[in-house]
Amino acid sequence: MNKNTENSEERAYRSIVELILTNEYKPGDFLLEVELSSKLNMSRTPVSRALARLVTEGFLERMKKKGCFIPLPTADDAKQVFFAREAVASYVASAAALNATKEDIAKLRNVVKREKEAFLSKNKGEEAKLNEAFHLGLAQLSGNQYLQKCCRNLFWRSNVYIFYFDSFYRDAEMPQLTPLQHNEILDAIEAKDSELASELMCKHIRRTYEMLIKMR
Amino acid sequence: MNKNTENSEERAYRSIVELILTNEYKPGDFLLEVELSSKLNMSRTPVSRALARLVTEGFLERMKKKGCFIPLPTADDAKQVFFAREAVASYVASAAALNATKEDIAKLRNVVKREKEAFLSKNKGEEAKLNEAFHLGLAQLSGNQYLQKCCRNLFWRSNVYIFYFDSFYRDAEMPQLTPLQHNEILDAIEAKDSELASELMCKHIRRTYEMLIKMR
DNA sequence: GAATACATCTATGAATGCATTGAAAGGCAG
DNA sequence: CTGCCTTTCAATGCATTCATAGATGTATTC
Repeated sequence: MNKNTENSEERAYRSIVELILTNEYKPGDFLLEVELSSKLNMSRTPVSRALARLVTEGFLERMKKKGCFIPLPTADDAKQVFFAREAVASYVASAAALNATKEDIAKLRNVVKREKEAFLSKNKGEEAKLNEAFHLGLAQLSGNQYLQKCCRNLFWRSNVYIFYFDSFYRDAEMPQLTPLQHNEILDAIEAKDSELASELMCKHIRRTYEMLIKMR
Repeated sequence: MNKNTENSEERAYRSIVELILTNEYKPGDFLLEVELSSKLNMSRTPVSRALARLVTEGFLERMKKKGCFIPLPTADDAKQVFFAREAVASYVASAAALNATKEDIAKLRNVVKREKEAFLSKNKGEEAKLNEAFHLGLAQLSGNQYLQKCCRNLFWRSNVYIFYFDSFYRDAEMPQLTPLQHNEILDAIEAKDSELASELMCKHIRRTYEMLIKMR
């Protein structure tokens, strides 16, 4: 039944994340084990384990006998998510400034370049992927697996908001600012100015947050 | 067989954490599903799920077909853990300074007072519990569930080191300093000085780390 | 007409058996 | 004696089955 070497739980996990990030399931929707297992052509077990993982990562919530669901965005939760992201990502940026090699930076420059292109061609799926690549790439450069893990969880969690406000987001000034800010952060990292990198990252995330709450 | 209300996975989870924090299993030891399930009088399923959770939380590591094990302390890993803790806990402290009520502070003062007593009576188990109560209590006061979760995971992970160096730790100057530093942090929080609270927390964690590496 | 007790339905929780797989030991050939 | 190959075993992965909890609807009684 399975076709490759990757185990079922991992495939279930990726598939579910994909289903959420592509907005096939929306905030408030229940992700039922039986439904997903038939959709993904596997038994309940790996699906159930993948869901459990997503819950402990804070990406989904669980109600006792109702199932797992994508949390409904609330003002307070958004504040918490973005505040936490600020905390972690600013440290990540500062650590990255100390560790990054020229090749690392070149790779991320390329990501940012493709972000600009994706923006111009209005390919928002690509844009989202590249944004993720930038932030998680930076997390990797921090050389700290714990910060990296936190960063990834918080990033995904915050993505719920990005998608929720997607219709607004499109027309806002943010998408064009994003690659510019990303490049500024890379400048600071290239100059090994960890203070500045940290500060710019903080501001970058705060701006995203402030844009979101203006839209409510 | 079960005593109800709390599900088996949760009991398995707590039991395993307890087994690790009480040093019944040591770094490098494998935690096997069958072994644990017979020890805890339950089937493999809840044990397996609890182990998976501990792995995603970074508390345990997993080798392909060997099992989950308590990661061996390394200098690099210790650095990562404590650096990440600094990042998160300093933000937590600063947030707590903004949110804490008089009752919250009074509760934590009491924890610190009992820490001093535990130190004087050389009750190191109690000391560890109270230290946890202080740090996780503060995390709760941050009002940020995401920071709280990160904080808890990192705290537990760092505890592996505290226990690993326990024999040294005992004779070091740290244990007597801990309650004093905790009180200083509470002073800053009481004064609603979030900058200072953040800085003191940062230093507090860094001092613990520096003491540990000196002992290697 | 309202409230309560009970049945039923749905979704997860848990246990068990079989499949898979990686590692290590032991045998065989060079 | 050594290196490779095969066999075996121990440990998890996955599926199936059975159990159970919570929610909802319904009927009966006051």
